[in-house]
Amino acid sequence: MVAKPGPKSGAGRRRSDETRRRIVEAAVEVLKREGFAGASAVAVAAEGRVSQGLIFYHFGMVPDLLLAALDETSSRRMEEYRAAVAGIRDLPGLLEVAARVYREDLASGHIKVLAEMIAGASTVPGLGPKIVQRIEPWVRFTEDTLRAVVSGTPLEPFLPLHEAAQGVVALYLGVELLAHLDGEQGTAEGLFDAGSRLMSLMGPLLGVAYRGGG
Amino acid sequence: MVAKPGPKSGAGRRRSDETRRRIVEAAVEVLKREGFAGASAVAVAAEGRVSQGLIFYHFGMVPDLLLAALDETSSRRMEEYRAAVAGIRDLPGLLEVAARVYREDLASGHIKVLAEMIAGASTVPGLGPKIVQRIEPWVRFTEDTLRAVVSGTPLEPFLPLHEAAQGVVALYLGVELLAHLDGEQGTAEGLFDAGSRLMSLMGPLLGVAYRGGG
DNA sequence: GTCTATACTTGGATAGAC
DNA sequence: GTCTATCCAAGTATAGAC
Repeated sequence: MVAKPGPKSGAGRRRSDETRRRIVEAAVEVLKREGFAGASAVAVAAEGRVSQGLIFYHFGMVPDLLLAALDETSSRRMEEYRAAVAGIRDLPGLLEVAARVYREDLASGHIKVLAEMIAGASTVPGLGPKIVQRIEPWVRFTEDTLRAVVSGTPLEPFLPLHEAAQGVVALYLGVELLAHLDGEQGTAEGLFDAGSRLMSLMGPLLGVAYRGGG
Repeated sequence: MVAKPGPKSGAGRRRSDETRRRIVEAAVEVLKREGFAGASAVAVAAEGRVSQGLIFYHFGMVPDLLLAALDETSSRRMEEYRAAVAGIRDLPGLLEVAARVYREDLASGHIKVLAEMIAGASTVPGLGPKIVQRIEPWVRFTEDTLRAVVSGTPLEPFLPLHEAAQGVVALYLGVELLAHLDGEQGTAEGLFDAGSRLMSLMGPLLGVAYRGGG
């Protein structure tokens, strides 16, 4: 927010905020559709039907706009995720929810935006750490969710939660990346299927660890 | 090879091949150092100390050069991987080797090249499927390796090998992507550590499944 | 705050000399 | 086969009018 220009109050402020919002929204759309490299000031301005100069007036430079776009989808998806896992207490249930939310992500394009930003980070000096900052909440969220799920099971004392969470996030990103390569989403579906089957097999092996595992 | 120009024999052919090799080598270097977006014809030509026009003479367009570069690292790394897992027959051993080879990958930059190409695929129409083609051998390799490791264990009839292999490859890519974001490689190390610990825990749980698990 | 116009830069790709 | 010179397109960023 440091460099954000604009009047501090009045009708101009409202107008400015609305424009800003439109630009961010347009940036999200373009990021999903055309990827990082396609998200130029020109393209975003066209998508949002605003003049190209406004982008630099409001955001200074394109990468900062794209970060704002990432923040926007991120916070929207985080809410969905929190709601989705709220009632979950066992691992098979979590996997089921994960598969469902993953499908929504594919549709909403949020992971695509994140993956594109990560990809683009290698081209813009200094962007990497800013992306890391924005991934950390997801690792924490995953860690909390895993903690809730394994607490009370024999697994609890042994599972390194933080590392497991990092692994899950990395896997999610990797799957998304691969899934978008040839446009088919069959790969991800297959992975979730396989995961579910493994879960129902390992539940018993772990000594009826999962409360919902029947 | 269809569009490859050049004389079919003689001294000119040798000269041409050498130039071609230099360009590919330079492309690999630039891909590792600057990423996909930084791998322009200009940058590669400078790195290889050849004229920029030669790149188009030999490869037609930049993406085709970059694919050749990917093929080059890929085949080099595949040999290393095959040698590394040749003697492995149990899961903990495999994980140990995986950690070691991953470190070499980080140093050699091969996964970085792959990750960059995947990232870049979203910007170049039609590139995606060509990358998929080049990932398939890695999934097959992983699948074969996993098969060798679980055969004879109680896990064998239940583990969906193909999906597991896809998951491993996706995880590898995701970890690489995240690791390169802020330059630290501590994350990956932590993951391998955690994996090893989990393995030594689960070996007994699975009924002394692993021959080397003591 | 927003728009139009424009300066400047980079990179893909080709032409023609050697 | 290789080099130099050049054209053209796309994109960032700024200036100045409204």
